[in-house]
Amino acid sequence: MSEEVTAEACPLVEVLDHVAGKWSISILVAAARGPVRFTELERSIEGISRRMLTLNLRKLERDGLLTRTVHPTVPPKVEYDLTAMARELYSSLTGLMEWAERHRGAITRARAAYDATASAEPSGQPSPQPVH
Amino acid sequence: MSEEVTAEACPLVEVLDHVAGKWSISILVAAARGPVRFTELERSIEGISRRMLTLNLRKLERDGLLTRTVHPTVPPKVEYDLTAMARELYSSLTGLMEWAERHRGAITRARAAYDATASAEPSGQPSPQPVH
DNA sequence: CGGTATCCATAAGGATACTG
DNA sequence: CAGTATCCTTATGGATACCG
Repeated sequence: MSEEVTAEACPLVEVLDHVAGKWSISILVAAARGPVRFTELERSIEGISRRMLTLNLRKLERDGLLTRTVHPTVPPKVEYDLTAMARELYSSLTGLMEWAERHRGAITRARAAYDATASAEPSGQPSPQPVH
Repeated sequence: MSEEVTAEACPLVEVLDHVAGKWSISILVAAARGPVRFTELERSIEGISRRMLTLNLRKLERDGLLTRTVHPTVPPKVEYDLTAMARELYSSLTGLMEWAERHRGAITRARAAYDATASAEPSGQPSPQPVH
């Protein structure tokens, strides 16, 4: 019975592996507006480095979530777009977004409460600095 | 217009941050069967180290996704369970699981195709060893 | 323009001995 | 039983120079 737990979680773990990492989702969202060029992505995803953008684009392309079209012009023009599969994924993610929005406040409060009791227990007074 | 992309992805990135990492989902799945003890979790999640289990349990508890109940007996007995919020999350994840199952084959094929062309391009013959 | 290559810092994760 | 502490290895990510 025990191993079934792992088995049950497996497809989920799989999908999250494709989509995990700091940037994949942002890239998917950014690329969802139709064909987008490399530099557009670089600009629209705040804080991403060129290296990470490239790495994640390749990963998503490899998983069949993104198409990469090279126009052999000079200067080169490369366009990325979501595949049908990725668009489906994107709409599944909507449920998650709704969950996040519904519970965002609750999570923040839960953390505050947790940090408060955690830092209050060891000493007499609760230490003012948040754990992290 | 560009910054809106980040804003749009943000709640999603947030939720995935809570749930990201190699183990969180497996823990959530394992803990979903009602109150579960530490050692049960350790056994049912194959490959997890004690350290990682503890770290992830604390993180999930802090986010308000898991309750931790200590029975002050000897030997100690600690039980973990999902909160209502986490159960909701869990059902939202169902959509993702379905997506993963529908497209699992397609993803595998996409990868194989990608790896094939990628290793075929540089040399004349496609190298037999898969990239990774 | 659209990347690669390189170097470096930090974080995540594993193994496992020890403890109340 | 349910952890914590410690040590170590690997993976992730950032900055940026360089190239076709």
